[in-house]
Amino acid sequence: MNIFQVYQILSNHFGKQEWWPTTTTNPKFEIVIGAILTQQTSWRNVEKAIRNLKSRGLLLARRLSSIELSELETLIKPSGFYKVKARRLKNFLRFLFINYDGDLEKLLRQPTRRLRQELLSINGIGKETADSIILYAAEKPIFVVDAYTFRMCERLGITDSKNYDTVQKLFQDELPKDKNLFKEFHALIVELGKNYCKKKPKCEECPLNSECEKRLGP
DNA sequence: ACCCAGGTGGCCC
DNA sequence: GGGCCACATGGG
Repeated sequence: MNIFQVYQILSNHFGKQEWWPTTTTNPKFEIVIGAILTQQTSWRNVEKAIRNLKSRGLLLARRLSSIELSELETLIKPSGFYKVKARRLKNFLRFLFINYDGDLEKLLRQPTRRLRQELLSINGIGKETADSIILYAAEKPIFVVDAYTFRMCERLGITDSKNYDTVQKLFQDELPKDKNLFKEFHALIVELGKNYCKKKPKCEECPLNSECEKRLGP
């Protein structure tokens, strides 16, 4: 099964996704915050947390870094894991102010290699979160791998590997290095995962059904 | 009463 | 490198 064909099928089925969804005039910062808050959490819950921050004008690095950890915990509570995530947000902000004078654009302008390395040095930002920030906020072509990507690859018979770098390289080697393609494809895989390629799969209605090697579910 | 969600780090081997 | 665990709210 050719990877680009998978993209075409998903794209035809689900249409344009227009990720990353943002609601404010400060989308890059909102993407970073959302990327951390959405770790292992439904976007619906993240939206509530972001609304809480937005309503207090806290979707700005300077403002968010100035509030107490305990207050931040309360505001992001709906997104779950709120104590660890509050620390993770603070870790990011501390890094941003110490190294880039609080200037997110400046951080995002760094070369991809360095940007990724620096993001990964922050406790609470792993590979998927770092790559989401690089792709959707810095808008540089890097492929984001998530749990749905592993599952889809396994079921399509593309690879059984659960190694992030291995799967990321596979996609980047097979696809044109196009940030807009990478943005859409990742969003489409999430949509596929939420609707069909779930833990309890709904293969009967899945757009990839005829291409799938492991049709497990109804 | 379960199961799941746009992961990560710590600890262990 | 991989396996297991804690972290937590809210929806199906």
